[in-house]
Amino acid sequence: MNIGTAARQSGITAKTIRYYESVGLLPEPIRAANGYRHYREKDLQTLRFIHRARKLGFTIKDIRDLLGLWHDKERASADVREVAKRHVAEIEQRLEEMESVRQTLMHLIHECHGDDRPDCPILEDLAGDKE
Amino acid sequence: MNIGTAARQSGITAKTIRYYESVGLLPEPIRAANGYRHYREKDLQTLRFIHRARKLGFTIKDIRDLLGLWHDKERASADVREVAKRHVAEIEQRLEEMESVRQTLMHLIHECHGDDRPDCPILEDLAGDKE
DNA sequence: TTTGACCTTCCAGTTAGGGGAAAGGTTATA
DNA sequence: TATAACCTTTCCCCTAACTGGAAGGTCAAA
Repeated sequence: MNIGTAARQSGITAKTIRYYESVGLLPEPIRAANGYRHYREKDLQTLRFIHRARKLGFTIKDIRDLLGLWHDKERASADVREVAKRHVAEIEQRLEEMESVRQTLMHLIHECHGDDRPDCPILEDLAGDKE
Repeated sequence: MNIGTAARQSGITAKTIRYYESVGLLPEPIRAANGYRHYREKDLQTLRFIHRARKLGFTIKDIRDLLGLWHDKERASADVREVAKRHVAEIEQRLEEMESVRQTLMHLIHECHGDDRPDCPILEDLAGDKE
């Protein structure tokens, strides 16, 4: 199977597959006589694994670890759990920060009458007029 | 006031101030005889404005617009409100996506016994064994 | 044979800066 | 006066995770 087919079957673009290979997330595939990359079913499984992990927001570095744990039959589920828990903790921190920003902005937007008069509490807040 | 002082007073590093200047967010400041950038109180106000806007997650491009509206005495508050509302909408979309990912991960982590046995539903889900 | 779809490599751009080099300016102290 | 300590300048490279595009080789069908 050529890279285009592997791309369609995995949901990752050909461009991105080459990128993953370049950063060492994927092993170098065997090549056909014409130089084309050749993929097998096993490679597709890896690509799908990566695709799912990316959709869950894991970084390339995390995925490198997860792939290692996946291929290691002696792996401990505790290790995987740690990677996932760390990731969730990061997500939760970002969620909190973003929620706080959202609150501030919602408040300012609510205060801003939003017509064609020039007064705008949003700008006033950014300018720090009150300090 | 030199760049280091301006940096301390505004909360933006000297490096970043130069960066903002390079991307046209800040005008080129006047220079002292020795070539050092020279900042005045007015510049500090702009720097503080930018600092606050960045903390609220506005992009450089957004801030460019906001600075323009801030300096335009004829500006309509509706324009500022639009920028803020668009930004909030983006934040809310990212919040939803991240919350959904968090739910999925929490579920998987909960299912994973997390001891030294190798079975791990997290990896099984990523591998897509059920499909 | 010629199109069109596919593949190859390489280079550059994206965000919002950070790190660090090499050089020069300023100030305090010995 | 010399030297240290600290400031500033420009310059280029690095980050994450790709995406876009250029220039060129390959293959199957009409």
